[in-house]
Amino acid sequence: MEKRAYKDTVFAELARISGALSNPRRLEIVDLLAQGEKTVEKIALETCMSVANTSQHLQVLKAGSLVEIKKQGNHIYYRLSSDKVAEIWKLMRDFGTSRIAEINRVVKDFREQKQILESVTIDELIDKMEGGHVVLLDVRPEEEYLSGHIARSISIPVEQLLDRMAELPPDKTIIAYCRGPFCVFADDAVALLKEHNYNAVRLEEGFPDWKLKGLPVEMNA
Amino acid sequence: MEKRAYKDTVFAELARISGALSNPRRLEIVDLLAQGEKTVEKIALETCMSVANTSQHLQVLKAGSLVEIKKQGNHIYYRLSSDKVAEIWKLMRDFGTSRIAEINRVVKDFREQKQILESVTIDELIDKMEGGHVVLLDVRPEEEYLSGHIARSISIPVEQLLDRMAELPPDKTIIAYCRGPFCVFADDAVALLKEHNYNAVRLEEGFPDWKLKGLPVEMNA
DNA sequence: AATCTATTCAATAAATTACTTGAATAGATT
DNA sequence: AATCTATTCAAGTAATTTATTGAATAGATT
Repeated sequence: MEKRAYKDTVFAELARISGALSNPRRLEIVDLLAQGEKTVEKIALETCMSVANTSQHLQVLKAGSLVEIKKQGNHIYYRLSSDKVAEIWKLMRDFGTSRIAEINRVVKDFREQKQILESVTIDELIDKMEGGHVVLLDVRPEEEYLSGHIARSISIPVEQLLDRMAELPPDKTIIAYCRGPFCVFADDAVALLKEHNYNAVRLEEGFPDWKLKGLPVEMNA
Repeated sequence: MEKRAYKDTVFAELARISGALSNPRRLEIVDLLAQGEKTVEKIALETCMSVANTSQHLQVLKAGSLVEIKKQGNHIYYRLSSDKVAEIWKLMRDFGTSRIAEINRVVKDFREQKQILESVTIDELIDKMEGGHVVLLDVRPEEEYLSGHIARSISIPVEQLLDRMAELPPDKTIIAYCRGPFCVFADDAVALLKEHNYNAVRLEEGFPDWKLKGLPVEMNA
């Protein structure tokens, strides 16, 4: 094989990976699967896509080796094929957040409309946790908490928060976290908590970011 | 703005980044620009593309904020907009190398045909360098060496190597490096050196990988 | 001012991609 | 064995992407 054909082959293969990530819907799927494995139907539901369309996108991700499957009972569970995928996604996400002004603008506007004016980063949080005056609240759906969560966090999915708010200590700062910077669960939770006079702040990043940093987590399987 | 529209906007913006990387030719351009800035014509030449086509690909990369330009004299120089881009590319490249068997197969076949049966990684090299019995040889084009190279490496572009081989000490191991794992300059150099009874090995990674690791480099502007 | 040069733009054709709809399949469950 | 269910496949359409060619532009250089 000569040089040009060699390079063409190698770069074409690599483009299968980036090609798999080149679509907004598939990025959203990757972001979602970073929380843990999910069935096709669940993914379709979360991303507001038809099941057939979701399935096709998943095939593309699988062809690019970004996801793999596990058959269980009547379902097929899709999951990221390695932490490297979450890492690539995070790097791209952070690059976009720092370089594409439009992304920051949209995020800022969206949060302002919910009166969410501040957030705390993981690095800032670690300092605050020393004092012991914060509670880490996981507001993702329960199955995601069960699949893996920040060590010593407690789980109240955002849609149950109103009913279960009494479980939270009123004298501590509540740090609500969810899937990541573009997930709105924590925004909604913080807005609700504030309405009820809690001192609440959202964590800027999500569980996958915490895990990628090698910080303490509790995982199930 | 409601939740779905918000997510659609954010992920669409982010897909501009991965979309820019989703094409084999553009990946090759990124790999090339990781060596340093280059004019459109140079990029076209190196990637065997027409200038017009190269220009269009560069527009896509620019729209995704992956590259930026500098006008100088009659030329426009393109460069990566940040080290983050090289980092994303490296992560994707490593993921592909570890996950896509076809890539490894093609690389292995190509090198075998040149009798290149071994290579040394950066981590392995660092151990070897302790003894002082190795020479680091940069076989990329001179302008890339000038733009930035591994500290204490010497420059002999591969196409001059036959003429200038006397500059190399015959009693030391020559570690030849180039642009990265898919670059063939180091393979060609090692093959040539071995023919002339040098003890030569290629570095698996390239200059950008060395630089990303924070290892000592000498940069020009 | 005229010319030259590097780069971009515009128009086109061919190929690929995304989504929809409805049917097919393969594995459980009854 | 028949049925049910989750997922994939297939066909079709509209939209997007890629590469080619040749013209346009903007900035140097003469």
